[in-house]
Amino acid sequence: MRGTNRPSLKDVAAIVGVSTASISRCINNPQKVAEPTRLRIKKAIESLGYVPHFGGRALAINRTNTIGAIIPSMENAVFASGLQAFQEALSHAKVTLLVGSSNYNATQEYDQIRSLLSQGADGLLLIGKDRPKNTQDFLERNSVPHVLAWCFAEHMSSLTVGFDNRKSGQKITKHVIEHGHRKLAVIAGLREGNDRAHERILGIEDAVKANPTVEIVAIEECKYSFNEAGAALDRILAIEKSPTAIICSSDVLAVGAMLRTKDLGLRVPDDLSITGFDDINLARVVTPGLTTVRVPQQEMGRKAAVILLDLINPNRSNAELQSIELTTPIITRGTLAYL
Amino acid sequence: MRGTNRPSLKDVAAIVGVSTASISRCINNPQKVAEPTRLRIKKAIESLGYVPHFGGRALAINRTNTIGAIIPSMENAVFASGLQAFQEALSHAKVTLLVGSSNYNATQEYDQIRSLLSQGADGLLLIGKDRPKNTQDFLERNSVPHVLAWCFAEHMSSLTVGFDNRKSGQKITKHVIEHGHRKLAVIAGLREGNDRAHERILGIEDAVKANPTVEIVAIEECKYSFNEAGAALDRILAIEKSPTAIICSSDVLAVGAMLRTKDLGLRVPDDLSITGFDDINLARVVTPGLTTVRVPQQEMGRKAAVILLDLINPNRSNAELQSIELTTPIITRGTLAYL
DNA sequence: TTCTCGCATGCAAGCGCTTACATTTTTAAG
DNA sequence: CTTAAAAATGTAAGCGCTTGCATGCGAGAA
Repeated sequence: MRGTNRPSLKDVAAIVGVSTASISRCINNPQKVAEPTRLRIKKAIESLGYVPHFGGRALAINRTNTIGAIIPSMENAVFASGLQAFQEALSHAKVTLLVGSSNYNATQEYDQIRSLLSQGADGLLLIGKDRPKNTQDFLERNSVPHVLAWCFAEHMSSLTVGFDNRKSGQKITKHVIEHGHRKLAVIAGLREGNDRAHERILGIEDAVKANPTVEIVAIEECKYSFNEAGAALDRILAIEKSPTAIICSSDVLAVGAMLRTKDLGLRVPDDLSITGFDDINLARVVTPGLTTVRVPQQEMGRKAAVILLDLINPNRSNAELQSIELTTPIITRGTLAYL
Repeated sequence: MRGTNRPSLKDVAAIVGVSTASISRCINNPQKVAEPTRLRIKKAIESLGYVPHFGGRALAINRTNTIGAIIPSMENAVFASGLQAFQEALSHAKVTLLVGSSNYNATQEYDQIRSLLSQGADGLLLIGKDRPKNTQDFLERNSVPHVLAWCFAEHMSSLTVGFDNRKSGQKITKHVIEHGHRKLAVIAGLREGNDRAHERILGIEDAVKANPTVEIVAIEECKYSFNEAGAALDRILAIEKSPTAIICSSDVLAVGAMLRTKDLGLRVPDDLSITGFDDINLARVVTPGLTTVRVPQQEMGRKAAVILLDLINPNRSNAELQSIELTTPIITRGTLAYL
């Protein structure tokens, strides 16, 4: 909206022959304006193609009706679909989504937080719960309304909508162990600054420790790409004690590993079992289908939106908002063999 | 940024003991402020945790440094990755991305356009080139800076960054025909309000018409989901003249069809050839690998950002900006058989 | 020493909108 | 008819920031 001379309230007022206040009221509280005037105003607005100036309004009401989301990357379908659900929910409430991406990097996330906030975001959706002190401080000090998705924690200063990554990691591992596997390997995302990856591994270790006959023969971290995962698989296969199952902390990683096994002439799950995490489309499409953990992507997006909208609602009920814990069912397909 | 009492320029000025003008200058034109003052100001800003108020600034400079993108859906990886690239490019230029999604629906797109613009977007990224007259009019009348991606056209009032969907459709079809196929079927996205789907089919028809021995035995439209594509495949197989190849206007559709063939016990490509369009991760992962058309998703995102940034640059060179045509190579994998 | 010029800073006028309060008009009760 | 209350509209003061112009200062030139 940047024609050289966009119409302003004044212009509309001049045409209709009323004060700017009436126009404003007509836009924000139509019932406060008499029917006939309202009609004339509507017509004038229409004919001028008037659109309220965002800055002016934001300045006056100190609110932008805008919410920011900072996700690691839209490249990964799991976040893209969560974001899509989030956006749709916001859209119904007439609030607009600002997007930033952190590339799994805490500094970038901090920058994006500052940036989105300085763009006027009324609230923020963030992924995961661990962040550096300065980021944390910044959020608190400015009392930024925000919710954390993809994780769950009670008794935290922030609200969360998601699941317990550690428990989920433990659950899938237990599942693998129940299939008779004793030597496990792990391919995970880089743990640094990524609590989800970190906690999932912790969960895996929990399950292993609970069972003395089971051991983890290798943990390989790598970026979220097929090729990196393939390389991680190579490293794992290079060690003496071959695992019978590889637990991956993400479907992308799992599928990358599967692709590599194919190149190597290994059969999944006969020669090697592989499990994923996320349950994105890829998991369903690869052959055999990937046994994985379903992450409630869309549900998180939708629920996070609800909470956030409530949080920034100026006349919000004092109703105590609660963190929400969602479940992560195991989806059984074909990559996990009984030993 | 909505602490009950966020600091304003005035507060900073009070602490430093200079006028608000100097603070403003220090933020926007540091070289216009003497070194020592600048340092003191920086310190004060830091200690207060001051962040410029978005509305105030937007009102004063009549610009938001915000660009909107309206894509059909982030659910489809092809758009998600284009959007990711777009966002990154914008981020480098310190501009923020507003996101809306249209769900392949012209009315929703129009609403989102209005919405993003009223949120102050300085410019817009839109997908595809055909839209209803009212949308078109709206864009022109308000002279909204915008670029259209995922399509290409010269001599249009809008700039485009993308490829010629029709030519690409023709190209893959020619490729299929060269493999000896004579009876083709098509699974496409809903054409209504979707010029990409529409033009791809036109291209397919072009290629077929150029070769009298070839015919299209069926064209099925459906939504972009595996199941819908599977159902479309069923409909195609139900007719008498069985096609030997199915050309799909998107990878999602192609993979959905492949999944269904598997259920049906049909072998791809031995019993049936299938081609896709987009070249998203799915195409590489499915077995056999999907022969498809590569769409330069990220390149479009990046280049669209460059153009758009130029377009909204207040002191922009008069350099005539040009639409950009990108190529769409055919990626040969395993779903297209020689007959 | 005086005069200029340039640099650093301050002053103050908006930018377009909302809203508390004041004023006018309408409505309805007596 | 009056008159009070309610409804409709107007007035004007900001919201926080930017920026053209004015001012004050010190340095170098004459």
